[in-house]
Amino acid sequence: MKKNTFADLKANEKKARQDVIIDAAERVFAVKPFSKVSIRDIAREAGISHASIYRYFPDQQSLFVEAFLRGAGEISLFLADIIRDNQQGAVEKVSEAYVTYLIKNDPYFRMMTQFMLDGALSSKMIEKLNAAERRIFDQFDILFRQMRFKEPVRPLSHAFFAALNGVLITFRNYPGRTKEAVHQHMTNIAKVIAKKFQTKYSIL
Amino acid sequence: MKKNTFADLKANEKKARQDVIIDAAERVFAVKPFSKVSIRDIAREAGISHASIYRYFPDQQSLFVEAFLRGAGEISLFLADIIRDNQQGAVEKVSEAYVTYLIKNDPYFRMMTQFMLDGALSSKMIEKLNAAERRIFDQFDILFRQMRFKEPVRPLSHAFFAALNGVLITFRNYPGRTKEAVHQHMTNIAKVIAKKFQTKYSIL
DNA sequence: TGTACATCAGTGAACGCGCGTTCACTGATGTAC
DNA sequence: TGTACATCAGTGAACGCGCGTTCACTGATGTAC
Repeated sequence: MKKNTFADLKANEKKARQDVIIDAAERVFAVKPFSKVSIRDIAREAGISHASIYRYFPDQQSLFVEAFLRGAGEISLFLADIIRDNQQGAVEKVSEAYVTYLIKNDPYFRMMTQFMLDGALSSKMIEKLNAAERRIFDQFDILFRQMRFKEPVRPLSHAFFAALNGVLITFRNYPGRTKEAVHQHMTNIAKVIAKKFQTKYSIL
Repeated sequence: MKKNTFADLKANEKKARQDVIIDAAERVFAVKPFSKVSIRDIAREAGISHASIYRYFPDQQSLFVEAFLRGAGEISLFLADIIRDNQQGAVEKVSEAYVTYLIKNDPYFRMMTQFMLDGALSSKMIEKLNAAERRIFDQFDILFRQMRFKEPVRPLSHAFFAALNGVLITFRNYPGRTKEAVHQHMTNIAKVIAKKFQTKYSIL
């Protein structure tokens, strides 16, 4: 028993140090575009030697994926909160909250997009990322079920999620606008989409 | 006069050689993820020394942007064709065509997304990319005007374009599915979105 | 209590690589007189 | 027609850099007896 407890303690400490590294990674991702972030950057930010990183993560890709997964978990918690508080099923409010959250947490959004585009991910990593994505879909499912749509809810969640991500990607580099103006435009367009998703099918 | 003509000829030849390089770039982009494509790759594919590239493009970024712009032009021509042939304003058909086109021309889609995400583009490049984007919006504007929506048409085009791009990004790495299954899923979700865009606002 | 050993976090240096870009040069073609 | 010169596409070699990863080592801590 004692042996187990000691081993547990050590494992916890290891976990804590992993978290310190991920914290550092997060700060670096906040400041640099994804493709420019290096192991050396993260090590410097964490105050350790870059060789030490390899005590905690087998390679760069694993570290990046772990860092993202932590953020992805936060996204679905955040969505769960909003959707719980919005019993009346206001798609508009959820879409605005989602867009605003991902603008504020831009590093996570950039990471998510990079992983979506990356053709070189191992299937194990892809599966992990997809599990995180499914947790987000689940939240949107709850939202749409609240609205008592007759149509199946999962495709709606897929479409809604994809559409909002599209907004966040498409209007990132709007030339000659302030950050605030871009944010404003994104929420406007997200609102257009939300309104479309608030109506049930009506055969024209 | 003669002098001018000769100069013109030379300019045309230079343009033709630039095009050969862009052709080569296109082939490389078809095979490698964006971030892995190097000047050396493109030169090899074009059958010239990598130093020669710099006779035709001032730097890597300019070459990449030019390569993309050619493809972006093709996209809006393609859209124009479809929308002209679909006088009855079938959003669904246009959305399916768009998605299918970009799956088939995946390199362009990947380039577009990379440019959207890239934080290090010069404002001159961003302006060029945005001009291309506006030409696509213009086509969607025509589509939505055909449908005689009362609401302003440009925000719809923004939202529709963004939503479809979102679909193309979000479901790229669906684990354990064949290319065909992924394509199928994308068109299904695009259809969900199209249906939403086919209905006018209806206050619930 | 003391000693020999095992474990393991942490490290600086090095490896090997590929990259964007520049440079000095070659050789072909056209121009001036 | 011949000669000196200018232009410029094309090139191989080199520069300088940053990267992911590995290696051999140090030193602290815990364990066994």
